[in-house]
Amino acid sequence: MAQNCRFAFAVHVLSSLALSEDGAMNSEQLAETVNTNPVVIRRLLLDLREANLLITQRGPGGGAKLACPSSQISLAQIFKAVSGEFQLFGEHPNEPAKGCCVGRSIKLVLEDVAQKAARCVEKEYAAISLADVVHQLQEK
Amino acid sequence: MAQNCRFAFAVHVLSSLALSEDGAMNSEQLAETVNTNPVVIRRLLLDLREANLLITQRGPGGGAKLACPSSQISLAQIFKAVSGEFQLFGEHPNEPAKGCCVGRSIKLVLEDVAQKAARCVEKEYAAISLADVVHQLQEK
DNA sequence: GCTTAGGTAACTGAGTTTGTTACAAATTGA
DNA sequence: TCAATTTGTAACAAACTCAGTTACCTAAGC
Repeated sequence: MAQNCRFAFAVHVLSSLALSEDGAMNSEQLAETVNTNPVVIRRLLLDLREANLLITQRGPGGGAKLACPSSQISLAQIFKAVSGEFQLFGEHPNEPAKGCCVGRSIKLVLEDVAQKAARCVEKEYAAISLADVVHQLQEK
Repeated sequence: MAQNCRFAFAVHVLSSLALSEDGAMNSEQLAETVNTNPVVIRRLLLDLREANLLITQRGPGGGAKLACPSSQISLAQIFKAVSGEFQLFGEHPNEPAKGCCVGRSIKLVLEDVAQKAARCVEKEYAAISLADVVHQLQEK
């Protein structure tokens, strides 16, 4: 799995956009709230735009804003947009010994096991919307 | 989460032990079937022993063998033994801006979200035993 | 055409991970 | 007691990932 923080940053960015006054913020403002570099934010925005979660605008007064209401964006969509597929553990990197029956099939079985975890998490995250997150943020 | 392959190696090693004739194999034999270095295997064995999943024995004729029947070892136990807690994505590494309401609480909310995924995967993996894996290996 | 802001390439430094060598410690059996 | 075997462990190397950074190009608005 990804142990990078792109998902965390993405949720932060999208929440900020959802809560901003006119719905738009530029990469410098977003970088400030996340406490990172504007380029890191822009790289993230590209992936989120690719997934049709937000719209970017160049030039003066530009920036990013949500492409749809926060209730229509799920954490599963956000995760996939910035981290690719759900992946809980790293693959078996080596070619296991063909001789024994374990080496012959272990990769297939592990793939199966990985898919079970992925489906389970995806289902869980598909049920949580950005609006839910924003709501929790306002409560705390 | 862990994008390392320790879990994959661990399942491979434990399956090999479960299927071996007298139930015991040394680190060199295990390294051969996994196609890696004996020291990598030994480091893994230490964690698995720590979790009471297997027993190691030094000296001539030594090696490792399962501490209990494969039906009593779950993938959840194996995962925790070698990869620590279930963790799907990396934490927010920076201290977010305190000024805005997002920065103030985003970490708490994300922690909540991460726990939901962790519990969900743990439940899934607790239901799969090493015996199930071995059975699948023999079928394929 | 000047200014602003996103798009993008290239590089750095830190951290992680597997693999490797080397050796100490324990165990067995002669 | 001694020699052989095997785990335990430290130390290091090479590859990889990742966030951060600088610099510059491109597009849009005034």
